[in-house]
Amino acid sequence: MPPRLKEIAEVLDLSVTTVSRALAGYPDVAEKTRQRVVSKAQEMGYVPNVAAQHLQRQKAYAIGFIIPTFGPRFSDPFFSELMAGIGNEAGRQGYDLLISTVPPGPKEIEAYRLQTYSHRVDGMIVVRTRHNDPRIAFLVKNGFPFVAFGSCDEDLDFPFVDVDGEDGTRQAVEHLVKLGHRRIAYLSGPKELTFSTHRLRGFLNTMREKGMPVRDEWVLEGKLTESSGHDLVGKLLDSDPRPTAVIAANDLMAFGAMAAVQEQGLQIGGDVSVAGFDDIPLAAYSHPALTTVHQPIYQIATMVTNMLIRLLNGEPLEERVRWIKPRLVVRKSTGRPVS
Amino acid sequence: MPPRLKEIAEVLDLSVTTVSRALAGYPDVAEKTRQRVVSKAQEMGYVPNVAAQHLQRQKAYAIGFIIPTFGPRFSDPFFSELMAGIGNEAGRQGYDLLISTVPPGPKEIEAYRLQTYSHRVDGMIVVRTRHNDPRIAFLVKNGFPFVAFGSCDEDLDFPFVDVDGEDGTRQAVEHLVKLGHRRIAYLSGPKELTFSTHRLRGFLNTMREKGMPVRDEWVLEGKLTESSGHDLVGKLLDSDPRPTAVIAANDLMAFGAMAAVQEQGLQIGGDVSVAGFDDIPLAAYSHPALTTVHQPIYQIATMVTNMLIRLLNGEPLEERVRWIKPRLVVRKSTGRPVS
DNA sequence: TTGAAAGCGCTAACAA
DNA sequence: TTGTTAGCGCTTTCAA
Repeated sequence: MPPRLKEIAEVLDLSVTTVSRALAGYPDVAEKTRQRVVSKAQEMGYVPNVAAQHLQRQKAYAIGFIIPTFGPRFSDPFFSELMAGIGNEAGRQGYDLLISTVPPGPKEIEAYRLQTYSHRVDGMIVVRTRHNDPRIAFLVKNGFPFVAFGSCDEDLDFPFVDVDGEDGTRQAVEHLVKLGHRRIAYLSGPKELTFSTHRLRGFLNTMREKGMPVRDEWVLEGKLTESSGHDLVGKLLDSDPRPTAVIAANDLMAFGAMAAVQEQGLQIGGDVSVAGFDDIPLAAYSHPALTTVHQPIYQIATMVTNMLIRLLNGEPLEERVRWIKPRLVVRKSTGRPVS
Repeated sequence: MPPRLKEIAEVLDLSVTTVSRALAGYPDVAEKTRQRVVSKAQEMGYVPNVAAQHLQRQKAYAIGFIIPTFGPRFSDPFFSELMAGIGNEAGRQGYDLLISTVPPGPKEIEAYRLQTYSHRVDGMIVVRTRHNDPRIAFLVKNGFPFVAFGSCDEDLDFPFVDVDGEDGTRQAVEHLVKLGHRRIAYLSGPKELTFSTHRLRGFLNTMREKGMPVRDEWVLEGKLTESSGHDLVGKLLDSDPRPTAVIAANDLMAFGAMAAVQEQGLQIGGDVSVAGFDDIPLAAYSHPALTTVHQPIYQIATMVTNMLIRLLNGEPLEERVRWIKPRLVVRKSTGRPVS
């Protein structure tokens, strides 16, 4: 297999120290020696043993990302895009990405403890922040470097990037109200997620400001999956009068909602308008194409990763907290109410 | 931060060796000592430094997974499910999962070389195998442990799990033929992917056997994305007579195809039937719900990971090669041809 | 400009 | 049953 420093040193009749320093580009190595070393290392296909480097430097050059999965049939385009962003940016900057999949619950903090205490990773990325988030409490308490995608309503000081979900949902409500809707239902995500609260607040506040009635039975809590959107809306349609529009807290639930509406032979955008949140690529290709609030997931992932790496490199953060303004993308799933 | 072995040893007035052995459960430690050590370690929150373990044991307890991404807007439910399966199974067995995202091309092998030669991971998982796959050639040549999701037509001996794509596509064709379709188009994936060839072969062979005409202009190569399915089918619909059915090599392209059909005011399942391959969760919630060939991605991911870990543990593999039979799931996107 | 030596935290052969 | 010692492969003082 690949050579170790020792072998390169032997071949060149140098000490391991010199080879190491030459490769690291230290200035106290004769230029000629440096060249000999570098080219020989290249020739022999040298790749450093990271475990040894890691042990010596006390730094793993790796970041951890624990995905809060739920069922086994976990399939959310949101996460694949997030991961691509994190992975690409981390890789570009020479960091590895360590992924674990652990459902929220008691084993979650244990996973964080293992990743951090074992020195497996130098920093972590936390997504889908929750109220009184135990992960954030843990990391803050231990002074472990991390950056979150998602804010926290509690008074904790930590770096994060978040999308203004209240504003995004406000745009959706205003759009529907302008189209003439008055009976608007809302499909929230799990209440414990911070973004669910924000988006819900955007809905409630805007409805109130516009003088729209909010019926409690029309504000439902789902699981952010297609099936939960589907089932919730299936029931919703039985009410009389039924809502003329449904806003879902994410696109997956919006798709489920559309399916439920269509199953009843109703027209999306006519009988019932549907709007989502995320703007995953599929939103442009559903039938009808989904009106939804766009958030730049890939860029956010890149940004979060970048902030974390700056932190790890001991560089200062220009902004510890960044709020992204989302924007509504109007497509075909919303229109004037028929009735 | 967390204690090291040395500190535990000092506190208990034992040697580091004894503490290490007690924690590892070696039998040559007095039961009483073992208990003292274990409970003190627990109490002090001991977590081993993996870099040190790794260096000593010459084993990383990590597996590598390099995702062949394409654009930045990478968002494929197929991969998130795959990753969940790999991640969960690896985690269950005490292995870390190291993810990189590298597009196919010259930098890809370099990424493999770094992961393997640096001893970052003990084994790798390869997905979306290609013809003359350089990744497989590299790993085989170096004798590096890996398991692939996807076979290889070349004569290379390596462990893999694959889905019988020829059979899956055959089922789709037979289903359409039975419904009365004769003018069937096919949207292939990139030709360099092994599974594309298999699925295409299933299409061509079955069409021939059934005595169906195959028009070359109706066999198109796409990129496995919604947009490519959309654009390809957009053009296809101009031909006269136009196809009454389209089979896509994956669900994402099938969604794009449906969107293109619907944009022209045509009826899916009536004017044009559409079938996919994968059966991602969204397939059940598209409008209309997508007829598609189901492959158990999560289980396959689990299986592949399991095989790899057996390999890494030096255990024998019952079967080095496993072929999974897919099955067609008939939903609403296919029906009798109208014209 | 180079090399010898120590040490990162752990495991394992060997001795006591 | 426990401790001493060496060493995994690398980086980094310190001395030459």
